[in-house]
Amino acid sequence: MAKEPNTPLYKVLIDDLKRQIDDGRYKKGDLLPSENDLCKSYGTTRPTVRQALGELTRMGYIIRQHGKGSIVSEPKSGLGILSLKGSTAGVGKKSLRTEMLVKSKRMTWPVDFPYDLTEEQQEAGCIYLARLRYVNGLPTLYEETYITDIDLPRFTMHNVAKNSLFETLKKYHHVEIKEGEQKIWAVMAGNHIADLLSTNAENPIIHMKRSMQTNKRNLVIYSFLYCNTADYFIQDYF
Amino acid sequence: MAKEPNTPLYKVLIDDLKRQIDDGRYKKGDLLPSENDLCKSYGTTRPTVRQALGELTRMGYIIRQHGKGSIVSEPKSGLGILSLKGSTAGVGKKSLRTEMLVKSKRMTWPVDFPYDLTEEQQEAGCIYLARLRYVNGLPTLYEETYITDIDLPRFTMHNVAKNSLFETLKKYHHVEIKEGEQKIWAVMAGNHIADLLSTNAENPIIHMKRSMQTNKRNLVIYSFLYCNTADYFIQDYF
DNA sequence: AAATTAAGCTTGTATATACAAGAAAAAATA
DNA sequence: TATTTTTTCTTGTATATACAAGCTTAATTT
Repeated sequence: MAKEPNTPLYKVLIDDLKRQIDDGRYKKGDLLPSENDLCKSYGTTRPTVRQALGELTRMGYIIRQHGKGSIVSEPKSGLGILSLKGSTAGVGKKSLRTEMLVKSKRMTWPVDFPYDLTEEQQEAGCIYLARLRYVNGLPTLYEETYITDIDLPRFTMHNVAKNSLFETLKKYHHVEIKEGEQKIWAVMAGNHIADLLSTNAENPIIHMKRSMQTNKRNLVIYSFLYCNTADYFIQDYF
Repeated sequence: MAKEPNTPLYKVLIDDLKRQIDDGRYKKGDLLPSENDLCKSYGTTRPTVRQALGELTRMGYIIRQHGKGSIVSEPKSGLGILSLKGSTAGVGKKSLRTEMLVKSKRMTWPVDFPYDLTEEQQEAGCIYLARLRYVNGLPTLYEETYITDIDLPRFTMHNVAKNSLFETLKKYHHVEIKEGEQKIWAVMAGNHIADLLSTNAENPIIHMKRSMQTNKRNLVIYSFLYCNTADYFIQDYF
């Protein structure tokens, strides 16, 4: 597991606790160790521990209760794509298969790109990939992604299909999502999307446009997705 | 403006800065006063100021840049209902009109209510209201809300239509949203919803089910909404 | 035995401080 | 003048500490 050399302690704590929750070491309803206990374990002080617990709260991993402790919350179901950092913790993780329709390739930005691009972004070009996600064998989510081609050597080599895109970016390129914006519509599938998602053109489909800032300037990620919510739904915690 | 007597300083800061941004005192791209300046103005220290700025960042009001400052970010457009705390800052705020279809009334929970209720909630009953929101004259969003009827004396008296529901709850009942969950589908409007939103039954519509925990135990808010995204869309910052 | 009180845990808020690191402006150099 | 270096201002991370307030359990009292 390649790690940035000087990872802040509070981020180490976030990753550690998150992994233990994901792995089932802590289950729903369990109490995490108290803040003071965590201080001792990690040799730090409460403000640092609290910074980590605060972020885990925002991510929906725990709920904190004054006078009681940090309670591990509902394991995420649904597709979970609305929530930050693309933790595809949805539907049990095993029942989710991702197929790469367009392997990541370098190219120039499309002329009709719906977001404003800085000069630096224009010059850098982008990496494009298209994926189709199956939930329990049903093609449910089609996603096109554009990533500014800055500081991403040998990116196309890595297999983004297996791991989450965001995990790949974090692990191998130290790129992390900082903030973003998403727009949502309900649309009719149309012929192309209906074909991809094995449904009919008149079916209602969730359409989203997302842009995400990262810790690297000008490295912005855009994704356009179509989701068939006939059998599943999109879920999100805040 | 009724205020809880001992509002934490960092929340005062949040409200102050938020108001100044909403009022246009700080515009998009402007720099907020530096953390040290804010410390002096409010007679406090950086950790407290940073707690406030951190929450404003999460709310999408500012973007913080290492070495530069806190930049006031894009004013929210779209309907903004996906984001927490129902700040209906969407579409300019003036172009949004809310019509009360069912004035808030006390009742027992529906028998087919889709969420699990605790015994305390069952006993308490609920307050029900239904609203229709117009954006620039077009009926765009239909929302049904159920609130656990605990500690809300004279709630039905207040006019929830004008102010946001969440503002009313905060101002008069000291109820604040802590966390929540939302599920999203694309559905066909159907006759009933199509009638309310002045569209046809075959049109694709966003359907959401949301549950929100508050700072008061057992006081949970549920809302079910239908949104026509033909002319507008739902937006969300993270 | 039952109700009340107190003690001891927890998280919430806050102060005071220190150094690191990014960004921009000012000063020094070529 | 143009470039480089330095300085200064900014936010990021972290330690150490203090008291308030919510929750649970144990001790005390009735």
